[in-house]
Amino acid sequence: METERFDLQDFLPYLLNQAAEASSLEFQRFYKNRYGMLRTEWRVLFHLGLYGQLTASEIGQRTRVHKTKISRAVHRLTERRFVTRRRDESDRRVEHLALTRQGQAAYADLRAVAERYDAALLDALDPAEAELLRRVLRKLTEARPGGFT
Amino acid sequence: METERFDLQDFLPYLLNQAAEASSLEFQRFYKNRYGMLRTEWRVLFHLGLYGQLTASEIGQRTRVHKTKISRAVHRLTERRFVTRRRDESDRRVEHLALTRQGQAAYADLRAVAERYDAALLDALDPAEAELLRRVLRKLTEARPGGFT
DNA sequence: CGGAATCTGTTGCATTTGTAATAGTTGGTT
DNA sequence: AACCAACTATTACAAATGCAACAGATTCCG
Repeated sequence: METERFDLQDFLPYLLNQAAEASSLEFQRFYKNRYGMLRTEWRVLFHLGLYGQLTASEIGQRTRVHKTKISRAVHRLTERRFVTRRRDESDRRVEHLALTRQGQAAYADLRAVAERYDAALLDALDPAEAELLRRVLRKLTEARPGGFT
Repeated sequence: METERFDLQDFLPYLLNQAAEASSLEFQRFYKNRYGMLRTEWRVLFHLGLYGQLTASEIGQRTRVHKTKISRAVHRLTERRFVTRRRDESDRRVEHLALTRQGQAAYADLRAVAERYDAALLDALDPAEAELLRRVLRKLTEARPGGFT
């Protein structure tokens, strides 16, 4: 059926997706089971935990996640008292988001899990590989290949 | 807000997801715009194109995609005459799937795009990096880290 | 044989997502 | 001031997905 040398197993977007899904799956169980969170909610939680007060659109820029997904994630997180919203008085379109005490507790808990999980993943790699991997992944995240048609 | 050294930008599942999404996005436009396909449909098409006749569950195993997603993707692909189904006579639970002439044409077209797209992505990397990246991604796809709790 | 367990694949229903339209706010221009 | 383009965030509706239940076919074993 196949005459030439193309292989799906070498196609970078496919490989990346497979690795991403595999490596997300087990970690997902934690935020899902312990806190009933979805992926975007987990990301919002972590962004607020790491960077402190942010607006929805700032989170959207950093994560490259669509604003409607952010909006719904924030809605659910406030509903469950993980996040508070505070309207900006000088620009009333904007809301500043921050973690509640409960949100900080969930963040601390999940962050500890994330650190252990990351360490477990990296166990399969040697340190030089790991560093190169991170560098290359960042490069690919930035890169917008053009003119290949 | 942050006292320790954890960074989301170093967390492997996050990095992998960002890179995977970024690198899939532009390629997605092709199978979506030209053939109205979804991601799973594209994957099924490529598996059949590359490996010839397969059953739904074989595709599920190779892609690690859930059987209901495969089932619906196959349904749509047959509806649009990209794929044919043939019941196995010795085990009537099984259906053998294969590309129609039209399916093969779509496959050939998209495969050419994939090759060029892959090459464009790899342009950002040097060959040694690329080879290591593929190797590491395969390793991470296999690895099921346990006992990190 | 006969019944239970297992396998392939599909369907129904609730949940999640994508897309486009919308409300409300601000800043710029005349 | 009055308009209008740009911006933040939400909502509505259709589409896609996850999960559990299901139908049909086969195998296992008493």
